[in-house]
Amino acid sequence: MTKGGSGRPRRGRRPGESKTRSAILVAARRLFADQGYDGASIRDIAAQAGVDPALVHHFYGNKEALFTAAMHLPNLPEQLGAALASDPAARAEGRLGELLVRTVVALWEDKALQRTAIGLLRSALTHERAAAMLRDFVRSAILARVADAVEAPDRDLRIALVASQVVGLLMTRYVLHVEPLASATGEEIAHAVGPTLQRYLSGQISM
Amino acid sequence: MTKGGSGRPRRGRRPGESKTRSAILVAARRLFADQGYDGASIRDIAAQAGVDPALVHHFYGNKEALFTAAMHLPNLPEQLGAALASDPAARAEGRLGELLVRTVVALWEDKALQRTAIGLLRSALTHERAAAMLRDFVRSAILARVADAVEAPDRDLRIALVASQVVGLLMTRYVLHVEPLASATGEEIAHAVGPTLQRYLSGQISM
DNA sequence: GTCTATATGATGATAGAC
DNA sequence: GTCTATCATCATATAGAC
Repeated sequence: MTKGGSGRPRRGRRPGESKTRSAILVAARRLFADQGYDGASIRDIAAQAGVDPALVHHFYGNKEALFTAAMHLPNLPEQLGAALASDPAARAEGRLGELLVRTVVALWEDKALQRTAIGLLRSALTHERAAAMLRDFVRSAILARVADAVEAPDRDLRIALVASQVVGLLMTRYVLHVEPLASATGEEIAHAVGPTLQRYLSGQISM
Repeated sequence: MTKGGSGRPRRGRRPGESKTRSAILVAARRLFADQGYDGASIRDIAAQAGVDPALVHHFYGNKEALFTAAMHLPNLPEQLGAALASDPAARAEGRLGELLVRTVVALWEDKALQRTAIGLLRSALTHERAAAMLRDFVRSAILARVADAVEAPDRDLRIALVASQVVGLLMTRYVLHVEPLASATGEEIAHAVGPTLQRYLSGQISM
């Protein structure tokens, strides 16, 4: 007689295994987004996920690893790339800047993405590892996707300028909640800051 | 015979009174700037100032009050206003945006100002009181000084857009150290982002 | 004004029972 | 997989001696 006894066969994933794991990740994303790396305690995260604090350590080892796992965005660069590639004419017609804002604002509607990005932003200012992750994210997501659209001489400066406006927009709109930017529609924002990004990408910026 | 004994008269401030007070403030500015509100401990601040931690409480009561005292910029709005008023022709000639960036970058050379602003930025993301102070600062410093230069309909949106680019610039250049923005000269930055601010102030931004 | 001593509580992490 | 119990460390804050 096999282990388990009565007639019910033991197929599929055993209960409670991956459910708590992902519950912890969701809670971690929310709390890292709300309070930043230092402010979010493992105890709070566990309580939010409805599990024991020791389980968090059991699954992820330590807080750093949990943060890395929670903030990891496996396919965001791909999503951004796909969105940008969806309108190939924009690049030639000088609408790349506007398309870029529109994409950023649209991707932001995804709650998981939003929490991850805010968590990174919030933590980057006080946690060096988070800052490194944010820099890498900006590099891979923005730089790699639009780099071939800008000319070589001041390419890095142009990308950095784009990043400065995008980061500032995310900060003021989604973190500091500066009005009326916070409650503006995506369309309004696209019209307002699109031309800025366009100029940074292909306009006159140096002296 | 008066208290104090020998010939030396007891005039002026007694030693050790305001010296440690201001030493604490300087240390607090530096540590709040480097580590944010939560990361900077009173112990660290006291150690940096070379005084006993209990003295910090004795002088300022609690951490909140110390933060408020350290981050208080009594005359920054005045400085900003004076710098903007120094070139009255700029407003009429459409160079207000460039003058604004130039002023921000120039004021930033003041180390005390720089530390205060970074401290506010770094703390604003995890500390609600710091966020409120930053919003007030942005309001009084930027809004009040250039509000009369922009037309009424979307005045608040225009100011918020200016704030978004300025905050993003400070974040990427001075906190995240994104290159080549971090090592660019003030002149380069003025040329690059000046037109952006000018357009936000007086250009076409809505649909 | 300055410091020692301490109250009080939260944190990340670990060992080990079930 | 789950939880209890606990360690070591850090924090803010206070009381009170000198």
